[in-house]
Amino acid sequence: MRYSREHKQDTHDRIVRKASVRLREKGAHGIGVADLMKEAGLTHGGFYAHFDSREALVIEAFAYAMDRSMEHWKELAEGTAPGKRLPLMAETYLTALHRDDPGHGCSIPALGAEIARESPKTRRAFAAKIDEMIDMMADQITGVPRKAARKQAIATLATMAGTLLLARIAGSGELSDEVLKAGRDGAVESARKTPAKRPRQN
Amino acid sequence: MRYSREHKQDTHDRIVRKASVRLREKGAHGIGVADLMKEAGLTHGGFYAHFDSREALVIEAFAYAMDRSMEHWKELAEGTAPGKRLPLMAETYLTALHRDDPGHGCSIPALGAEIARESPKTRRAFAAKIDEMIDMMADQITGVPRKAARKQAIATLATMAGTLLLARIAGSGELSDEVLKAGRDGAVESARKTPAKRPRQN
DNA sequence: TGTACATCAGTGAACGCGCGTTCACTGATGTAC
DNA sequence: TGTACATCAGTGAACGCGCGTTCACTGATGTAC
Repeated sequence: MRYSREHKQDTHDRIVRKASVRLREKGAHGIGVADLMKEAGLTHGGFYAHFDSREALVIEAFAYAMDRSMEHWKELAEGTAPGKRLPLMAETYLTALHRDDPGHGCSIPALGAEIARESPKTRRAFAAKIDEMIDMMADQITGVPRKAARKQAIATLATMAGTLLLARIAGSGELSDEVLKAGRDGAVESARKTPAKRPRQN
Repeated sequence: MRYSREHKQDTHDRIVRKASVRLREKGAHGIGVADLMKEAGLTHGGFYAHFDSREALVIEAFAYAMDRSMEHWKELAEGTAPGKRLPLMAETYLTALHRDDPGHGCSIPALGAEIARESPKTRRAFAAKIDEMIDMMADQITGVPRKAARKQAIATLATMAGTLLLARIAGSGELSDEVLKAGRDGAVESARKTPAKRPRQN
């Protein structure tokens, strides 16, 4: 072999890592194969030694980003009392920093809509990671049946992703800050909700 | 003039109407000028008699879609008691029908992420419509200071848009239905929330 | 240990294609007389 | 009322460009002897 045993894997990983940032920044169709390879310090011709197609990289890069997010959140949860984990997640998620740096942030508001329109294979890969993320969040909710924990996790995640999406559309001015703040309070509230508290009628 | 006085405006409107559907279905970059013109029964060459650029059509089509949504919601609100307006909006928004027909649905989950990455001009046009929509929703909340009404409107809208986004990523199976249901309950709850109810600490 | 060979990650030119945009032209209709 | 002309919405070929993908080639390094 031309290069040492792990060289190819290293290169592969570097492409995925760099691509995961740029794709979140520019969208699933917002940057080409040549530019993604340049990010990794390579030329475009070598791309197909690592991936079957551009779409295959998008799937890998997206999965990588979701795994990093979940890892990050698990660490955050470990150092926090069970009842405060979900609210803390919502608070650290809904910051101006996260809003203004999509490249290192959550893939759901950045790539969700585009991926939902991709091939079934791509969409399903995304869906599986969403399911994992819901599970991971539900794991942080104690003393509730699984079904109810997932329900609360979903509602909180939806508010988080929706708020970030709205805040990014709004830019980074007054309106955006208003959105971010309102969404954060809403998400924290949803995250704090004691389960089985609400009767169906009021 | 070759055609009757209102002919050009009619054609222009038809292009915008058809484009607003296809763009929501396929994404802001998912369909070309030639196909959009074909939708309106025309050939691509005539496009620039109506629009300065493709981007100009995207802006118009998006604004049109948002206006139709707001019109629809205002009508819905008129026939409903003030306290039930926002919850009803959330319920009619978060249906399998809406999830499975993005072409005739809300532009925020369908186009938001892409538009947030467009030129400042396009993003600002989108942001202005979001602001209008927040105002429209806040108008339905009575007996609360304006600021608080907008806050509740934003939190509810974020949950609505975020849920639809997640549900579309999830497809249309079991996971998607679970997401839709959890998000709907969360959004309705957020919409029902009596203002100034939550202390900052609990 | 040293040498010849095989491997294959990476290069860069080239491909086919679709896209946004331009432009010379057409021909139905409104308008001037 | 009838006729000649001007207008301009719409047509379709052509443009330049960027993209995903292919492919013949390179050359550094691992391996066989």
